Amino acid sequence: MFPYPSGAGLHVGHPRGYTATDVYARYKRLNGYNVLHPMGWDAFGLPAENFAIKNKVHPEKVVKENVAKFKQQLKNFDLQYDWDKEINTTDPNYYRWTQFIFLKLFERGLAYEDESPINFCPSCKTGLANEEVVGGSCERCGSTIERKKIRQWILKITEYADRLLEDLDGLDWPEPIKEMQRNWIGRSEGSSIIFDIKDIDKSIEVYTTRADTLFGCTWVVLAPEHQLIQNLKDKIDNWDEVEKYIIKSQNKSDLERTELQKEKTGVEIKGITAINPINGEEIPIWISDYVLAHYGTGAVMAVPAHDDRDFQFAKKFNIPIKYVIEPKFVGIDGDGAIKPGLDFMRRNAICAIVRNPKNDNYLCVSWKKFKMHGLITGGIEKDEDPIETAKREIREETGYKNLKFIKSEPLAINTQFYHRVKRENRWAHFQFLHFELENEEKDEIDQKESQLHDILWKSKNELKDFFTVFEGQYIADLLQNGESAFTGHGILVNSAEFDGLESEEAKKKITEKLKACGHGDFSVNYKLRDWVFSRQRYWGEPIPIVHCKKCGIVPVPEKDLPVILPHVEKYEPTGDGTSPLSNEKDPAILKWLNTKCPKCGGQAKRETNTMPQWAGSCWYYIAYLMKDGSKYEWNKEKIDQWLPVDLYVGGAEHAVLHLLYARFWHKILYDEKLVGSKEPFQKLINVGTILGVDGRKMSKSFGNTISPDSLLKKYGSDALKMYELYIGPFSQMAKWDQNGIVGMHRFLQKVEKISYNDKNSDKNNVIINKAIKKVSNDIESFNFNTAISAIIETFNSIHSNSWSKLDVQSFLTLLYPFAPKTTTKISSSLKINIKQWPEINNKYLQAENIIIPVQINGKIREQLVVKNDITEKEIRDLVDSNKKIKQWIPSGNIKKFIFVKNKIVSIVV
RNA sequence: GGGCGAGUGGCGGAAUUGGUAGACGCGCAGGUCUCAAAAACCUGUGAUCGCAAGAUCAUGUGGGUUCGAUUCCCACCUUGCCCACCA
Repeated sequence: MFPYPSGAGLHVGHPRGYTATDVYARYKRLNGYNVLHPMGWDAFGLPAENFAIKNKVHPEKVVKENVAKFKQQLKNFDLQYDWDKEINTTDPNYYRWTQFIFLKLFERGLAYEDESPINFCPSCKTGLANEEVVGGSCERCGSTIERKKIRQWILKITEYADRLLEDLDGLDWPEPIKEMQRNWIGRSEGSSIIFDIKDIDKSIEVYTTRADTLFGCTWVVLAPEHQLIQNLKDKIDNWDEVEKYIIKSQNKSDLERTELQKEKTGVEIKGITAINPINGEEIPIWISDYVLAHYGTGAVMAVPAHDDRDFQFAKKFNIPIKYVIEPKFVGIDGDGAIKPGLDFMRRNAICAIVRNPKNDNYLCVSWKKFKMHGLITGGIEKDEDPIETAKREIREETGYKNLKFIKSEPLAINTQFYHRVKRENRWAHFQFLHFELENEEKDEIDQKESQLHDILWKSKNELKDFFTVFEGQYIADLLQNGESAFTGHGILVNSAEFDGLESEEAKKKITEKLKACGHGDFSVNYKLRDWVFSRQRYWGEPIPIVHCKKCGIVPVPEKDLPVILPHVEKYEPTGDGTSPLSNEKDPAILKWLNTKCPKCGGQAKRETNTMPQWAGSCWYYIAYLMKDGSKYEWNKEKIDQWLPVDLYVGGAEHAVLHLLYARFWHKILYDEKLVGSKEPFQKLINVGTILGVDGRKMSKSFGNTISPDSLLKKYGSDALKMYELYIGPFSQMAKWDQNGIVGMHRFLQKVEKISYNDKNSDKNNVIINKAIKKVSNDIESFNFNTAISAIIETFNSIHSNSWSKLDVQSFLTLLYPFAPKTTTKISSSLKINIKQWPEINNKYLQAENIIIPVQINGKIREQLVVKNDITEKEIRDLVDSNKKIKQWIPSGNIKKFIFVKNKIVSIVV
């Protein structure tokens, strides 16, 4: 990922990723590949502009200086870049094509103007995309985001949601990044349900993923922004109250609306009621700002028993709670009968909980026919002793007989439950009897008769549903006295003909029924929102659009590109939602602003908003392939020859910003047949951030940045680069520790003194060939830290002996990608060529003699030096005659003799 | 609250599909060189006991599976990252 050239210059965290791709590129080149390893500058956007405003230097100049500084620093690292392909997003020759791609989006109807409330940063004075808002604050400056209605250009990224989601599967990316994109796109499958409004020819459409809970819906909530409220203004009895609430919530920032998570607010709309389409029940309509206008339909059905937010709302406003889902509680009673749900429980029921103290697991039985498992339950007659009954039933079902009674827990005395078959509320007297298994001795049981096929031990966690009932008591109790709703899936109750169905099935059946009567359908929703693409700032690509009084919005013809950003003296943001480029008092702007309509030739004005920082980086990987001298040319054949990018290295923080945007643009280019690939970056590897010595992210504001300049001077680029990679696993964060570089420096100094005199030795050949294999594999898999330690290890073991010329050549080649400067210097003085990556000679990969450890009862007692591929018989003889081993086998009796070829001998006595 | 990951010496971290835990580097200790120091080089370095050979204990805690577990299973503790009223 190309850098944003900031004024502070590089700190030691930056070169880690650059070094990694440099090592990889050099390695691949030595292996005969044609590698493009380019570098460029992402230079439009807020940081440069804010710096410019603060220091009163034009951003153009700022960028020029910063780029020069960055470039010099990178050159000091001796990175092998293809500098002739260097790009800069602020170069008009470059952004001509950024604008060109925007026109393609516009032609396809994927870019549109809109004026709706968007995220606005009061400090940066510009609108922002959803992706740029982190926890209600501006990603750049941390200011609290406001909602503001501004004229905006929007890109329809949602139209590509499904493709962006599906194509993730084929990418060789870190799974967490893919998962983050999936979550961000946030596809959810559910149902839309239409609630008619009583006596009025209007309806409310809600979106839900839990159609199975529809019978538990006791009111409907609209977002304050919902259109229907305005439309039904004169039917609403308490309009004043409603209007007041709408205004109040409009003034709340997103942060305020989300921060007050616990206290729900809302107003009941009096005068109108909704009708639940599944049962015709009349229910009230509320407005509340916990419902988001921009997700789903801006309205939800409230099911307090099975949704935490609705539950809190109901508690606050005393709305009745009706439960329709019960945990899937399967009990197996003494008759061998299995019944889902809670309704099987009798007036006097017992549930036996048998704990195995050895492993803290609980006894269950499974029922083959229904693929269910459960604790043992049963009914008791009036004069029966519950403990004895339970013991008897456990024994009959499982055979276990040695049970210690621990306690009886009448947790659910007179708990109400709904009897599904009889359709009535009932009271049951439950007793949970806790036993512990004293020993695992068993009686034989008749499998056929009991009809059980398996006895299981499950952990408490696996039996969560059961323990919900035991510990939180009944669901009815849970809802009445508890803190939260039951949001899990389960079995339907109180739901007419759908009673007894499982949640998933019920969702389907209920939606199908609604569909049949025109009150609902299956529906898909996304969290992803369209991309707010315009910025009310100066330092960005002008959007190539002209506003004509006669023709309206007219795109600038391709031949007139680029629309060059005018050089102006005053570029401070206005803060009122307009761009600094609309300031007609500046003659330079005025000259640029007024133009002719490309369509009718009449007077027209240019679009004054600019593109966001992400625009230039959305296609820059293509620009490297287009660059020829100072020009760019779209040569599809050449582009397709190289794309997709084989290896892309950068930080994980771009997971939902750059990496999503670039994929979106690439797909448009694919649809335009401008590129032949569906995805821009085939393989992605994340570079772990280098933290400051204080453990925080290196940043100018923390004052913990460390400049590489003095380290380069003291230790040289090779030592510093090697240390950057040696500090830890490449994708893992690492704390900077200055002292570590010394080790690399010492090593390289030792290498510099290398000399050869001897002939080849087999011993060295074995060492070298092992190293070639290890280092090759490690570079391919980006395990640079272990590659370097293998190189050091190789050096140490040969250096204590003697080097041959071939040894030195192979060794220097292995080291070359990491330390090009040092190895080049040595190789030229020793007259050795580093031209090609050494080939592995398999002959040397297997040593003649190997060391086999001998374990006795799991402990290593002896090590035998034996020839490779020794047979079990041969080694058995060696073991039998070994005195030391004999000492550990006083009885002379070997119970078990295990031999894993070329690995280990394990003896049990 | 949801999703994903991580816990190994004084420190950063190594350990193919379960098979000699602690590679490699830093640091530390002792030594060489030096009038001295720095740098450099050599040796040692998980803990406990022992003169030693060696033994015992050790990969967050507690269990389990196995001849054998850092690795697999279960529970718990600690910690990191991402998302978060998405219905």
